[in-house]
Formats: sequence, structure tokens, C-alpha cells
Amino acid sequence: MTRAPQKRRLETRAKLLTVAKTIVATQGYSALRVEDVVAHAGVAKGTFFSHFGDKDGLLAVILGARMTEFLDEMEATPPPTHPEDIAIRLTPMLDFVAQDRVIFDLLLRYSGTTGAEVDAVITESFTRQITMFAGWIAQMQAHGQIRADRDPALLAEGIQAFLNHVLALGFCMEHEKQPPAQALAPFLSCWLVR
Amino acid sequence: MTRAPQKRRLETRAKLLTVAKTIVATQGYSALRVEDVVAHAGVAKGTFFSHFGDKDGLLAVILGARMTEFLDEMEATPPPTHPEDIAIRLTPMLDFVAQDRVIFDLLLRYSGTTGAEVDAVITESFTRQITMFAGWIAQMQAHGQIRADRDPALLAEGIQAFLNHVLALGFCMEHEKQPPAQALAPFLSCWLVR
DNA sequence: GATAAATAGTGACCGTAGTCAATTTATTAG
DNA sequence: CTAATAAATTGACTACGGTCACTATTTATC
Repeated sequence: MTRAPQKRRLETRAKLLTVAKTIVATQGYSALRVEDVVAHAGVAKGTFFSHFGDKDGLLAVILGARMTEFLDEMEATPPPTHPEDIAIRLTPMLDFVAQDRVIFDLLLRYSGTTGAEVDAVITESFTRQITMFAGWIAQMQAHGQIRADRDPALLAEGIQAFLNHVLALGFCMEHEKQPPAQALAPFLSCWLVR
Repeated sequence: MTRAPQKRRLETRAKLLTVAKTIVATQGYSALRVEDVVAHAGVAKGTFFSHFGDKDGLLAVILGARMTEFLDEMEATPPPTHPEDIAIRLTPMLDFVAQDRVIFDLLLRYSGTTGAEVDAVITESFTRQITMFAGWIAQMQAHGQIRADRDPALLAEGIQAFLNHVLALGFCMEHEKQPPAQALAPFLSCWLVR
């Protein structure tokens, strides 16, 4: 049977996370180097990988926490009552993801995993997000604001698809950069209204 | 002004491409190593990068050619007359992209670029695809098969979004693997019919 | 406390993408 | 034909993620 982690291990992990978060905060996600993290944390490289599996594992922990914060905020505010509101609610999260390609890539990669270990945080935040969307949709359907002839789960997944689409577009076309939330609007209105 | 490339350069480029295509054909995209390519082509590493910029540049050339083939085939066959037909038309291309994560990642990365140099092939194939979708849609709208209250361009972009969505899902969830074209169907029907 | 077993940590080493000053080869001008 | 210039190629070198056999530390057993 598996033993509980020792105090020392928890401290090491905390050290690594603190250093990583500092680097991310000061230099951004794409500037994060495993070698810098271990150097500043004063541990060996192997230790890093024994804790997080790989670089993405660390990023998943940090990003998962951030996503959870966004979800908490969204669930704390009243749900949108019109399709146009959805894009507004999502703006902070979209702007966050749009800020760095690294974030988007990692989220996309983990977006539908069955969530094995460390990265479970991200997986969970995704299912939570879809569930939240479905809740919004059911509500709006009940109030006759949007089409009611489809399963909220399908419509929720569709929103996710459009989210990723506008984010991907934002990274590709440097020109004519409208904010992602704005690009999202026409898709949502078409997707939810018949 | 820029001079035309010398014969030697074209030969080198052809050699590199031939070797790369062979490796891809026998071992798959994810097994491609720049070092193997240059070794088999009998040129130095720097030469590779002077030709393709980076590894993705080479992949873009190869993938761009493949995508163009798919588009040629699709344009050679009569356009779909019903939403359900769309998924069927797309099946070969979807299966191809779904076969290897490397393909999907690269396509996604280049999907909306303004297309500077080498990678222009991919960019072009994307705009061509969207245009083709829009054509299909306009046709179906004219025949009253699908909703006609939205711009074909928007609906075409939406299809692209769903394409990427089902592909991404397919890579994440190893379990319950339905073919991408099948996963696409419900989204298309909801997206195009009101 | 001694010793065995499990857990934590180490750092030299590897694989592979990408860089660039130097060199070789082709083209043009006189 | 030769010198000057431009194009093409070279390969040693760097950056960085990731591995693993080994050492060190903690915990359990008697």
C-alpha cells in the first residue's frame, strides 16, 4: 500500500511551485525553464521530474489552480440570461488563455483526458466548465431565451468548441486582433438561437 | 532583388523532401527526426534549417501537399446535399488527421496564419477548405436543406471549429473511440438546421 | 539502538531541435 | 581568365527536456 508523503517531500514540492509561480508571474509562461526552477529551488533536476512527471505536469498544476479560480468566480456571479451574456462572463478567462500560446496548447492537450494523476486538476476544471455551461443553457432554455430542441450537454460542448476556435484564430492572425470574447459572439448567437 | 535559386539548391531540397517522405511513410510522422533526414540525405544539419526554417516547416510542406490532395478529391466529387453528407465527405481527411497527434497539432498551429513563406501551403489549403465549405453551404441553403438566416462564411467557420473539436476529443479520450466523422454528425446537424 | 525496507533526492548523461561563424561553390563584372 | 560578390553548405556548439543508476534519508521491525 502507498505511504503518505513525507514532510520533506511536501516542502520540496512547495518550493518548486513557489519558484515556478514567481517566474511565471515575472516573465510569463513561455519563459519558464525547468533548469531555472530547480536552480532557484536548490534541488536536482531529477527531483523536479519525480514530482511533476514532466514540464507540462507542473504547468498543469499551476494552470489548473488558475482555471479553478475563474470557475469559482463564474459560479459566484449569477448565470447569464441571454446568449450575449455568455461571452461577457467568459471574457476574463478568455483573455487569460489568449495571453500566451503555451497556456492554450496545454489546455487543449489535456482538455478531455480521463485525468490520471497530477494533471487531474485540469481535467476536473474542464468537466466542471462543461457542467456549468450545461446549467446555464438549461436555465436559458427554460426561460425560452434559446433553442430548446437540443440536449444542453451538446450545446455546452459546442460552446467549448467555439471557445477553442476563437482562441486558436487569435494566435494565428496577429492582424485584425479583436478580443476573443468579441469574436465568440456571432458563433454563440447562431449556435444557441434558431 | 532576390536571385532565382540555383539548381544545386533545388536538388538538395528535393533530396531532403524525398527522404522525409520515406521516413514518414514507413515510420509515421511522430518518428520523424531532423537528424535522420539530414543523415540519409547526406547533407549537414544547417542545410536543413536553411531550407525549411524549422522542423515544422518541413512538416508543413508535406502536410500541405497531402491536404491539397484531399481538397482536390473533395472538389472532384459532387458537393453534399444534406448536412449528414458533410461528415461523410470529410471522413478520409478526418481519419488522416486523427491518425497522428503531430499532424493535428501542426495544422491547428498554422490553421489561420497569414502565411508568410514555406508554410503558405497549409494556410492556403485552409482558406480553400473554408471556401469550399461555404460553397457547399450556399448550395444547401438555396435548396432549403439548411438554415438560410446566416452567412455561409460564418457557418463554414463553425464547421471548422467542430472539426477541430472532435479531433481534439479523439486524441484525449482513448476510450470509447468513435471515429471522428461520427462524432461530428450531431454538431453539424444542430449547427446547420434550425 | 541495529538493521531492513521504503521513500526522497542527486547529477552525469542522453536525445533532439535549432544557431551561426566559417568555408565551399556558383555567378557576375571588368 | 580573374577578382569580387552572392548563394549554398557545413558542423561544432548551445539550449533544454527528460532518464536512471546511485546515494542519502526517513520509517518500520525486531
